[in-house]
Amino acid sequence: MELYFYNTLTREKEIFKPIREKEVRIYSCGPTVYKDATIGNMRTNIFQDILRRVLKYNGYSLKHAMNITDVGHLVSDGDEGEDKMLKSAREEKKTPMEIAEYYTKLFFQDLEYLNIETPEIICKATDHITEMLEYVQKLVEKGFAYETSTAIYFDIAKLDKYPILTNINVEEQKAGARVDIDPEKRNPYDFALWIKAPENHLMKWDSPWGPSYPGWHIECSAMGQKYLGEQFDIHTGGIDLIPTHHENEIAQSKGCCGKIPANYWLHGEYLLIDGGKMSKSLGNVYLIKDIIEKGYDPLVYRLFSYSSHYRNKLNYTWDGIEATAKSLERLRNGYQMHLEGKEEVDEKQIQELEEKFHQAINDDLNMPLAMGIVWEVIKQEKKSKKLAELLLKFDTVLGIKIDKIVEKNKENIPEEILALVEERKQARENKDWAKSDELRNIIQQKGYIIKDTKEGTEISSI
RNA sequence: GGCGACAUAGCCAAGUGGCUAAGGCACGAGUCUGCAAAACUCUGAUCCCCGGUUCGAAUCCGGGUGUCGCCUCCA
Repeated sequence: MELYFYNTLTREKEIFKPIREKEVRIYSCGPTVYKDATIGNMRTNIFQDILRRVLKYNGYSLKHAMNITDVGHLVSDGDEGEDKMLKSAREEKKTPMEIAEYYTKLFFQDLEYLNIETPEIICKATDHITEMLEYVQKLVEKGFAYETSTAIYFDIAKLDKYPILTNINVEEQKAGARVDIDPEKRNPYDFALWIKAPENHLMKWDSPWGPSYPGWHIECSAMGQKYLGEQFDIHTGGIDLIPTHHENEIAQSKGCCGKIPANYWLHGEYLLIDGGKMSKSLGNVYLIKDIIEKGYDPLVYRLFSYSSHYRNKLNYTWDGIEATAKSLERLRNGYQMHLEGKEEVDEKQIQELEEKFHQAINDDLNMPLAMGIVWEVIKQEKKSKKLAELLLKFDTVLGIKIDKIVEKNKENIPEEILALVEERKQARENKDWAKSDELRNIIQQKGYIIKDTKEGTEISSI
């Protein structure tokens, strides 16, 4: 079946054709490990994971590299301000290394919570200083870079076209309000490849230009080339990376080897919070941890992200999470019902459902549409093990652990409550409904909810 | 100022020229249950406005209105 992706490079939905027949090479811009990853960051990671899983569903093997930025990302995405790592280190009174380790660990913790597969290759910027330095030297030799008193800059005027991902005219923008900090730059859009370190800079390495450190964009170019070659299949990231980071990566790659590094560029849209942007000043920056602390399975967030297409904005609300939590419960419940089902289902029908699902995910990862098919399977009147198997197959893409059995009554219920529950049980056996209801009220006031099911009484905290 | 996205039922959202406009959540009705909860079944929209193209438009074109994002911290 044909697989389609929307390519930012061409602004069109295209049929996907990998360079190698069976193996797809992907580079994803990973986290800058200087602070907690937000649910917004995680939306992008989920999108990238869906991409992986859909490619696998289509029979491809993967070589997926993701970087960990632990140096060079300045407070501004441009060339101004302090290094993010150093700023965090100063604020938290730790070394940059400690900061990086701490937040890297948290990042992978979040990936695990969200059932996101770890890419085949994880590469840290600070482990690849040599490769980056070589890359910069090559750009200097080829005349695409020049030195100033503070840095080595990429000279965009040497390119046939810049930018290529955005429709802006650099010449016109020049006249705009942008105040340039470095008057030695030939063009305001020239960006730093390598930065000369000030006297007391914590992270610096020897180079032909003295103690210095890499710019933000060079790491992805250097590591991508090292692990995936000069040209690979797919490059992914958040939509905000388009105008600066990815544009500059392309510039570097064109300068270094005359090629755009990837054939397909896929970008995930933003997550909005209550209809607006997420920002610290509004106090609406949420982490996966926050969702868990409110008592939700983190996979609720994963499922929530399927409510909108990855190229559309998704509006995060706690109501939305609550609604999705119910959906997840029903999906898992529906799966169990099929698993226990004994009815026969037409093989042809199963094939049709599978095909519809496959078509949806192959249409530029249309997860909202795919979920519609999942529900169609769940709601089949005939309950069959074969449909359960089909759902499990779908879950290799969904990753919501549809076969997970949520155990009730697992939490520790205080003795006091258990005694009340026992007392109510007696009352119910005596058909003393008034007393039974009264006890239920008391238990609820003490913070526990009672549900009578076929298997007995369930107790859970509110 | 420049660039871009979006506008479909109470809420989220798919659909990009043609059968009855997917699906989820909520609401309502019902089945079940001592009741309640859960579960299950059923129920809802002439697609922001105006004009145009067409036998036919939510879907294409033009204009308007509105919301939002980026260019300045951010996936």
